[in-house]
Amino acid sequence: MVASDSGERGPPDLVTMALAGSMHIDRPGGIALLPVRPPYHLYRTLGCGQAFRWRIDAAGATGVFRGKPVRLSQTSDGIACEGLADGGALRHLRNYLGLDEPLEAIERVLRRDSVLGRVLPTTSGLALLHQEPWECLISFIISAFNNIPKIELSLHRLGRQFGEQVDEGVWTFPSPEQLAGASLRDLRRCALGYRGPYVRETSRRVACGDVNLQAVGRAEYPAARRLLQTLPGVGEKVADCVLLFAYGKGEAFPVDVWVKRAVERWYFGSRRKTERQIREFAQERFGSLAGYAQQHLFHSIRRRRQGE
DNA sequence: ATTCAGGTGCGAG
DNA sequence: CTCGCACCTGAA
Repeated sequence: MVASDSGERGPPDLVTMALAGSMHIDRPGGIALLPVRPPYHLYRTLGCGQAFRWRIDAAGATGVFRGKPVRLSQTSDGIACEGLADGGALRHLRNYLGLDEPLEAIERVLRRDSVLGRVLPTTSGLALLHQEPWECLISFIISAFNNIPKIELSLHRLGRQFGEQVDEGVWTFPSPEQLAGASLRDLRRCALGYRGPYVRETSRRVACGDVNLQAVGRAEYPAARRLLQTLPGVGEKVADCVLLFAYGKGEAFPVDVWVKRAVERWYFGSRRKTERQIREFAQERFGSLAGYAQQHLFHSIRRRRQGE
C-alpha cells in the first residue's frame, strides 16, 4: 500500500510557519487570530455532528465556549475569534478546536486506504474536537434514536431551562448538579421523551461522584468505555462518541446507522454485518486513527444522502 | 395522518 | 451472548 499524495498540498509558506509558533495574535477590535495549518477546515469540523450547539452561517460560527459567547470565522490567515480576551481561554479554545491535530499527516496515512482516498477530497480538514466530557455525554445520550434538529432543540431548551444566560439567546450548558436537581416534568419540557430519566439519572451519578468523568479520561480506552457504559442511556455507540469527541481516544469507532451503511457498502460489497464486526474491522484496519476514519466516512455518506 | 430519526434496555431463546 | 422489539416526540 502506497500513499497517493496527489491531493497533498505543498509545504507551508513562511508566514504560516512563523504564525504556527505562536498561540494567537491580537487584532484590533478585540479579535484574536489563531493560526492554523492546512488542511484544517473550521466549518467542517464544527458542522460534522460532533457538537450540536454551534450555529454556522455565512458570517461564521457562533456558540458558547467556557461560559462565554464567541464568534469564530476562518480566513486565509487562520481562525478569527471574537469574544475571548485572555490568552488562557484562547489556548483552551485552540485545544478544543483541535487546531494542533496533525491533520496533514493523518490524512496522508488515511489516504492509503482506497475508500478514504476517494472520500477525502470532500471531507478533508475536519478535526476531532476536545469537548467538555459532561456536555458531550448528555448530548449523545439525547442523540439516541433521535434526529439532529430535535437534538439541537433539546440541548437549547436544556440550556434555557437550567443553564445561565450569557448573551441574548445564549445560555451555558447546565452542570451535573443543575440537571440532577431538575424535575422529570421540567426535563420533559425539553422534548427529551423517554431519555429524560436517563439524563437525570446520569446527572445524579456524576453529581454525587459515583462516576468520575476525569477518571474516565485517565483510563485506557477499554476501561473508560466500560465505565461510561455503566451510566443509563449510555451504550456502546454513545460511549464511543464521548470517548472520541471529548476524551481524544482515537481508537474509538462509533458505529451508527450511517457508518454501518457506509462500511457495509464500501468495504463488504453491501453484505450485512453486525455493529461489533464493523467496529472490530475498523479498529483492526485503522488502529489509533479509527476515529478519524469514522468521521470521514460519516461525513461522506451523509452529504451523499443529502445531495450536498 | 403517517413516517422517520446518529440507540438503548429489556426479555426471550 | 445474540436477537428482536418498543420507545417520546417534533418535523416533513
